Amino acid sequence: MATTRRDPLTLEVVQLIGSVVARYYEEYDQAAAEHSLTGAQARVLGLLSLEPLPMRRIAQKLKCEPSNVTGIIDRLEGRGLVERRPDPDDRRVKVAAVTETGLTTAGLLRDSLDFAREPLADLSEEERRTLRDLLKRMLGDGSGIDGA
Amino acid sequence: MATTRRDPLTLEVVQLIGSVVARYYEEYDQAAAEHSLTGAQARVLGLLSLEPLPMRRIAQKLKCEPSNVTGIIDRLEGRGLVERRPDPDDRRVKVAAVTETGLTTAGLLRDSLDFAREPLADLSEEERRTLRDLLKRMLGDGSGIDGA
DNA sequence: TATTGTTATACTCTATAACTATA
DNA sequence: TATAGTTATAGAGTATAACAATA
Repeated sequence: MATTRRDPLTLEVVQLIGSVVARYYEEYDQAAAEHSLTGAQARVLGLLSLEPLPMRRIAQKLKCEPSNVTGIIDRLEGRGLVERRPDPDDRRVKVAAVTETGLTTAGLLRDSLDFAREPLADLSEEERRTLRDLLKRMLGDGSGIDGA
Repeated sequence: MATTRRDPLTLEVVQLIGSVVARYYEEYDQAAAEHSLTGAQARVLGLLSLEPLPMRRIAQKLKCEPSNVTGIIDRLEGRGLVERRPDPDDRRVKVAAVTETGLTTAGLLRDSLDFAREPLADLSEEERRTLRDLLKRMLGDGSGIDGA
């Protein structure tokens, strides 16, 4: 394995992935900033635009402590992008959901990101298919990243 | 363009790249934490392990304000991993350089990261070559995204 | 006057621990 | 007793503005 890890080709791919990661983050934060959102706020808004979630679930998705979610939701709520709703089945639970404004903002954000990722358009369909398959293999059997 | 951006295959690739980015960051921060370093500290230590740099240059590499570098270097210096040296040619400049201990830590960190990226070993040499070429095309000539 | 690094300030994200209100 | 969310606290990264030393 060490042999495989250290060969020049592998190192080059690793470096390229590093570049992709750097650019992804840079553009993500820039897109968020254009809507006066931090990266974390944009991520949560994106999550909630798919479905409302209890505070606890948001923390799990973000892989952070639940106490942090309070502040992030506070700030999104303060700007009218998100609201807290009671859970009828368990009065301890608060469900965060995007407002109409929040949904619009999330859509704009997604568009900005799609635009930023446009470089993929330079690849032919077959190349994109190849890239997809290689990335899938690289990520393994999907034992879970975003973990649904 | 919009057609290319919106087709299911492209969206799938975009999502996969998102997963790669998420895993990369997760493992990077974890490797850093194993050496009691934050992500930013690990990044700076890695940079300085290649060559000493003036404070200003570090800020440029990190794409952050120079004032932030002061604190990061303070903390690395406080742990004996980095030291500030005067620049003989310009007495305003302070050059940050890794100590011997810092160099060792940077090496261990690099090894952890290589290990974390081992999934690449599942790909054949030809596949890695293909992946390299596709990533290169995706990243373009570095002139930017907007088709600049 | 311009530049380098720093300090001071404020905000956000982060983890930990203690608290509340439910269950 | 256990769980969901919050609060309190502290540390770190970030940007902005003002400052000292040097150019």
